[in-house]
Amino acid sequence: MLHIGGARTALYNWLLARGSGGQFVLRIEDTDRERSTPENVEQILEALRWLELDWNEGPLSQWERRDAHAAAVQQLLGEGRAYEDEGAVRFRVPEEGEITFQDAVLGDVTNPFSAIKDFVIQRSDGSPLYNLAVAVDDRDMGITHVVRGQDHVSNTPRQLMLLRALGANPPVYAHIPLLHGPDGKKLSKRHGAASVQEVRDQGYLPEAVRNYLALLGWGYDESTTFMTTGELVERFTLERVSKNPAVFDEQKLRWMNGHYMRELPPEDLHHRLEEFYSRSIPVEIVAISREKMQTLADFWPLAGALVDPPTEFDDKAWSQWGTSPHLPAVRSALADANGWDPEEVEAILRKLVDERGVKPKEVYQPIRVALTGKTVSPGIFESVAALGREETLARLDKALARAE
RNA sequence: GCCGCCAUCGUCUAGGGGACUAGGACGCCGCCCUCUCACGGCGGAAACCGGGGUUCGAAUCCCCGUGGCGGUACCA
Repeated sequence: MLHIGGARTALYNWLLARGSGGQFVLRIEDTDRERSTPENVEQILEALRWLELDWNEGPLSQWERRDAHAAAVQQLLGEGRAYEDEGAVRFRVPEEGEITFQDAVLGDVTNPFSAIKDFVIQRSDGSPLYNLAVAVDDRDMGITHVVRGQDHVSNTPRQLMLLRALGANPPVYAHIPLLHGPDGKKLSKRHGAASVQEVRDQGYLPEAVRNYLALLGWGYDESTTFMTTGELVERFTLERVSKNPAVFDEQKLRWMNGHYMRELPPEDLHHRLEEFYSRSIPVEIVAISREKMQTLADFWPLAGALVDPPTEFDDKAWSQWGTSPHLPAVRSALADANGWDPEEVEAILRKLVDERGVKPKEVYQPIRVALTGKTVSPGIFESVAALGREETLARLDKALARAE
């Protein structure tokens, strides 16, 4: 599971690394012993792959670099920078003074030493703690930039002290704002789309998610909203990252996703829908649904009845339109059609509307209900054309029979 | 409690002393388009947390307050 906030952090890291032309070396900060099992890391990498963020997998810090961490602790112990305390090892923090670091988004952050206790860097069982592990890893892996959530700001002085004690050049730190739920509190599962996996299953496009995530806590100028990944890479800078926490707004993501769906070449959209539903879908039906969807998951409720015949009729829809007196005339007019394309169908139906002197809706809605069982579908001319003459007439007959 | 960070429409944000009667976007409301649902077009309501300073002039700088968040672990 890759939390949406984590995905945004990963995206910022990625944009920065790409934008630097390979000069920056970054690391996904996730040394959680529970989550950092190989399986869980694979899940995270899979989520990143879906977002199309290629990532060079490195070693799993606390699982695979124990020797390096232990050696660093020994070094600090030997130099008197750390001491043993009931089996655990603590780093010695000065009594007086303060420590300042420059943050690429927050500016200077200063902490008095008096607020930092001597902290444990190695447990009594010999395992390293987070602050020690990342400091050693940053040094050994030549990390140049650490971009992470603001929940890490107060860890930074500790890591900085460690880094200095270990004789390493500290990286550039950038703490990006946290994501909050709609209630203003920390984002949690109950707030809806919380993980990349869920967002994917809800039918969002990776390019839309990327674009949206980039804009949560960062903006390019006063009006640009849609940006390709290339533009994002080119334009992204830490200086423009906001200091304020953001709220994940699914409605805006939906809107943005709809835009990306409509931008997609029809064949591409068709392919993604078939992939999403794991089944084949007629390309014509996808084509006529394009303007009406915001997510891939919107397709079936909208046009599924055109793909597979409806098994039942919506009660309200049927009672309002199902027994329309115009239906028999529609049936025979269509049966006499010379051709079968949207234009031809439209001509026939418009003529019928004209002859009967009724509102277009009086004729079109009954057809829609007869064909799909519902009052919502793609355009009626396009739907009829896509269904084909035989299927259309068969469905009309079925509805006609039912009406008796 | 202590330490730190933050504070512009409901939401994401633009703004870095005069261009601000505060701009854009989502959402919302109205109108247009219209065969449903949408798309699209046009218009509208909607914000600088409060109080002191500094300055000819503050959303922008400083201080205080308030509020939110984070940390204060042999969690990450």
